[in-house]
Amino acid sequence: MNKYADIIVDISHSKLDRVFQYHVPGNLTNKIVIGTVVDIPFGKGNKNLKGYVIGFTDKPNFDVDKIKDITGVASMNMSIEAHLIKLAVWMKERYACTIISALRTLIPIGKKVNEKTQKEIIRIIDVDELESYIKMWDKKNYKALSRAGNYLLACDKCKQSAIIKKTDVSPAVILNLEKKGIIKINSERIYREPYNVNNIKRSKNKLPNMEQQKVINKVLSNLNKESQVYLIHGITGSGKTEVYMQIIEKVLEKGQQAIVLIPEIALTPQTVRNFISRFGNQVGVMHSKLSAGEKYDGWRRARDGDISIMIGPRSAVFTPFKNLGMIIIDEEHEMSYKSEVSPKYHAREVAIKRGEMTGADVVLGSATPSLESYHLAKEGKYTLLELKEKAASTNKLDVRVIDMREELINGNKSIFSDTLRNEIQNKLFNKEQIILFLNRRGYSRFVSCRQCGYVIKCDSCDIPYTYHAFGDKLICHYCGKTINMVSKCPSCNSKYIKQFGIGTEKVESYVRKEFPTARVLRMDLDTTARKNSYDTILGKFRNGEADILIGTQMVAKGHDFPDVTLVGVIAADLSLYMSDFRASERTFQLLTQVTGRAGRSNLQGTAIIQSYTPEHYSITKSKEQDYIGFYEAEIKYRQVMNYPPFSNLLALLIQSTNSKELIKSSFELKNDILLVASRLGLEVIGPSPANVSKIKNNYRRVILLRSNGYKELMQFIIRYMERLSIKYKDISIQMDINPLISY
DNA sequence: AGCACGCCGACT
DNA sequence: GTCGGCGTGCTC
Repeated sequence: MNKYADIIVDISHSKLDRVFQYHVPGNLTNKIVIGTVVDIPFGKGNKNLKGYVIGFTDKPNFDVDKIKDITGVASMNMSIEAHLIKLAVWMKERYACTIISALRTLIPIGKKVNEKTQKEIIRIIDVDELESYIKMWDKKNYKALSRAGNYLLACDKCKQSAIIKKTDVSPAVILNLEKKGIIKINSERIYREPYNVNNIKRSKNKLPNMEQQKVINKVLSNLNKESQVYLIHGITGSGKTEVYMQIIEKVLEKGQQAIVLIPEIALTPQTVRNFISRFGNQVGVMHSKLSAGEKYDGWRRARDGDISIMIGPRSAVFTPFKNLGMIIIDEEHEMSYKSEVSPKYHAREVAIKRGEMTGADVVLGSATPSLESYHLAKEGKYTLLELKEKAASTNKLDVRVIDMREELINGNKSIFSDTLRNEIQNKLFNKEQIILFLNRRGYSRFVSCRQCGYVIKCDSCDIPYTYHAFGDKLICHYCGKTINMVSKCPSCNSKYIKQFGIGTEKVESYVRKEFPTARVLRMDLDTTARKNSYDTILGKFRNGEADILIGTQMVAKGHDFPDVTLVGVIAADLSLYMSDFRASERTFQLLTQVTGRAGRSNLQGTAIIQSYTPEHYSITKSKEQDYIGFYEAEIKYRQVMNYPPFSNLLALLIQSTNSKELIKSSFELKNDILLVASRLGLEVIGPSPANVSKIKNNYRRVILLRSNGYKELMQFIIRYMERLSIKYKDISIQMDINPLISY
């Protein structure tokens, strides 16, 4: 009997994202299983392509005479577990991507192939020459060539896909241009530096305290049974890493493997070091800076059983272990677990799905769990485990909140409250270290009253208005509603109402002015742009080469600074009043994290939070270090406003270089969506200007779709989005399902 | 995505 | 008639 294979062809295009059937020649029947990557002839020219075997059949549903033979098994033996193929199919349904793009995310070699096919167009003749070409084409009425030529006048370099879409020419035109010697088609590949694992001393298990032991026992009691999801809510310093390691030790003893996800290697070198020192060469490290080849090596070592633990960022969730027993996601609330490129998957969702498929358990850990996870834990979908005690005996952190409105009344117009200024002076005198934190990232500027703290918000969205200097307007970035800027506070009539906007750079200049003898370092996107500058700054600070470290949220992450005894939050309100319904959650997480940096010393640690709205629950609850209290308040808000986890959102980011066209099209698009939205029970919000309404001459607007069910949202995408993006091909439309960032 | 086929306007 | 641009349709 003849055997045929269902194959997904390695071309990322929605038209080709379906099964093609090939004949399995007799000599290959034993070598090909589900998950094998094979070479196949494809198309008229029988082009040699890679294909992924996803199933078999005896009776193909295609004309048998037209079915071709599989050429052979792909040279780099990259077959994957069958369940990973199923995971790719699931990702297609969950994230509305092509199966092949999901498979490419799963298999490192796909990335290489992807880069190769990503063709770059470079104009190789000068402008004058091209202009004379265009003149000739216009005379001959060669419209497509002329359009492409004019596009190339403006930019001498672009992606092939971009020029085809923007100028609406066919690929034949591009080839023609190359034949004429006007352009060169390049495939750009970037190689990165390998990760350097230092010589790390081996360490042994620490004796867990009672609380840790309880958590460990609970997780271990269910090993090898049906997949479970645990949420460990453990305060900073409660020793979550030790718990993870002891769980994994038992998983390995059973002959199974484990995946450990961390937000970003660069931000958590300590965790990586801990794992390597405990498990030595059983650990593989994935890293975004690894080259395609190095990633492939790590991936293959996992598949071949050379390593048993993979530690890495979100993509490590796909590590092809044969007998996966455990997936751990540390700092599960972190945004970096969501991919910002298609497929825009969330590693937590993928991990739980993969657990379901393989029987592996999933452990989520955080001091400040995401609302989504804690909500599911409360509903009993996850098992909630708590670590409330500090593992090491450090002093209790003293958190103080300063009401900056009172400072103003008392005549202090500086960015430092008297309390913070005095504490800085104290610590400088005692030669202890200080971190000053200001989360000035993004462009959001809210308008608030310095007298009473009132923040002007949109009444239908409960989102603070964003100040737009152009026209002196206030615009709601959720629904697009626009009002005039006010000159007096609507609440207390004070004239001290204005937009808020200071950055770390400004803080640095104030610090240098007020504390001229202090040695200051600043760490933010501007000062860490250069390679290694991040490590350099951190190293200097840890070595005591500076007294004060000023920084954005990158100073807040899990660094251990044993000599820091004071953390000052310059303006807690900055992250609180961003145009994002998750602003309160972010603020609470950030404040908890950054104030925690003062709690690593043997000396008494102090954190000072300056705020114009100190009564806000994000701030009061983080002062009390009361996550549950925060959760209770925030979940009520989400329910009342019908935001996630009570609803699902689809963000449509629409972009164009022509702002008038963009506005017109975005309203037309909204009307088109409205025609079908009600049938699926979708609510349409916007269009409104994006948070950053213009990037690199691209104007950006956003339409939000809200649905109670996830299915309806997916149905909308599957049924209508392709048609809509064809109709609106002049503007770019990007989708993000349940986005974590606000566009 | 990428290839070939074939239509159709332009030009020898 | 022929040349060549350019849209269209198909890929197991």
